[in-house]
Amino acid sequence: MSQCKNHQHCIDTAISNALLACQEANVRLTPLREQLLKLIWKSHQPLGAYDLIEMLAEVSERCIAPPTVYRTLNFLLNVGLIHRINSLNAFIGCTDPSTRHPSYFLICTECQTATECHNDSLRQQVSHIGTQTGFRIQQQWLEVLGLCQNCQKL
Amino acid sequence: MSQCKNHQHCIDTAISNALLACQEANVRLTPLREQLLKLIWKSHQPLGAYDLIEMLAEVSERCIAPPTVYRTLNFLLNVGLIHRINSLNAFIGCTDPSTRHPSYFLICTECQTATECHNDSLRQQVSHIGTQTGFRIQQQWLEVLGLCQNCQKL
DNA sequence: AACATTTTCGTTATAATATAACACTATTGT
DNA sequence: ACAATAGTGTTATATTATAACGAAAATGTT
Repeated sequence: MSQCKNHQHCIDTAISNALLACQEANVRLTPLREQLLKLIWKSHQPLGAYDLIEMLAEVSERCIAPPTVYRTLNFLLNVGLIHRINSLNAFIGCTDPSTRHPSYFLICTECQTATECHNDSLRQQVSHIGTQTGFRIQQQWLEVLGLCQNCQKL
Repeated sequence: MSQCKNHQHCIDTAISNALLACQEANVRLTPLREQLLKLIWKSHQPLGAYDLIEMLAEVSERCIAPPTVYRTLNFLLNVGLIHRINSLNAFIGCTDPSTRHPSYFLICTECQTATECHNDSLRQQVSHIGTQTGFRIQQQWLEVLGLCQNCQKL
């Protein structure tokens, strides 16, 4: 995101949130999981699993194979610490892991910034559709592609 | 879909819509494209590209390689005759190719039925978010996973 | 009709994404 | 100290998708 140049702050907040969430869920934030989450927040953009594998290799000198990374990503997904952006096959940090919520993103095709969208009216609207049609919602993603305000000017 | 057992009707409507749409867009509905669209409507469920390759092989005795199928799928996507369901890496026929619209689906995890959702309030809500945040929307997907009315009873 | 242009399709090879299966290690609970 | 569980490492492979290039078909022009 354009505002937060100092990603260290993002990382710190994310880890602190993660510690809480893991305690809450009674699961462990192991070194590997923490490291992956840090990398995800350091870039602060949607990252593919193989991007993360490369980044892990650079940081930790050890080569971590796909299954390990996917396992860890799935862990972070399950705890709600990250979201998956299906249209990009990519992963990004969740800005509010304290509450379970659907994954709504505005994704800029120019600068790749993905902004999470916490919008209650939208959530209610979708929920309403579920009620109307008798559909029991388990999971949902909204992915909106386009140009962010900044990139429209260029 | 549970209602339409006679998929022949779905197929006929789809092809008739497709002919119109292609005329409108001044592009060609070649035999291959038509055949693929028919297969998509015959199953009437989300299908992976490789499912379609298998189905083509059964129907036409000739083996059609991935690039050809992906090209054809991309053609159908561009004309708006099918949608892509990102969370499933799958493709499904569009129920209303006459107007360009976002791709909203309710997808049953039990029976795999994907119901396209033409909901103006939802569309407006998303559009509103775009306006509010100065985001120029180019494309959007909503994918809602859960249990359809029928499968909840089982 | 003959030709050039464009579009569509075929083909080989390969890239990118993801998982199965099994062994080993670390942690936790008793 | 031991058994049980959770987490990680490793090899191999499955699944999804595209690059690059050439052949064939359709279209437009003289």
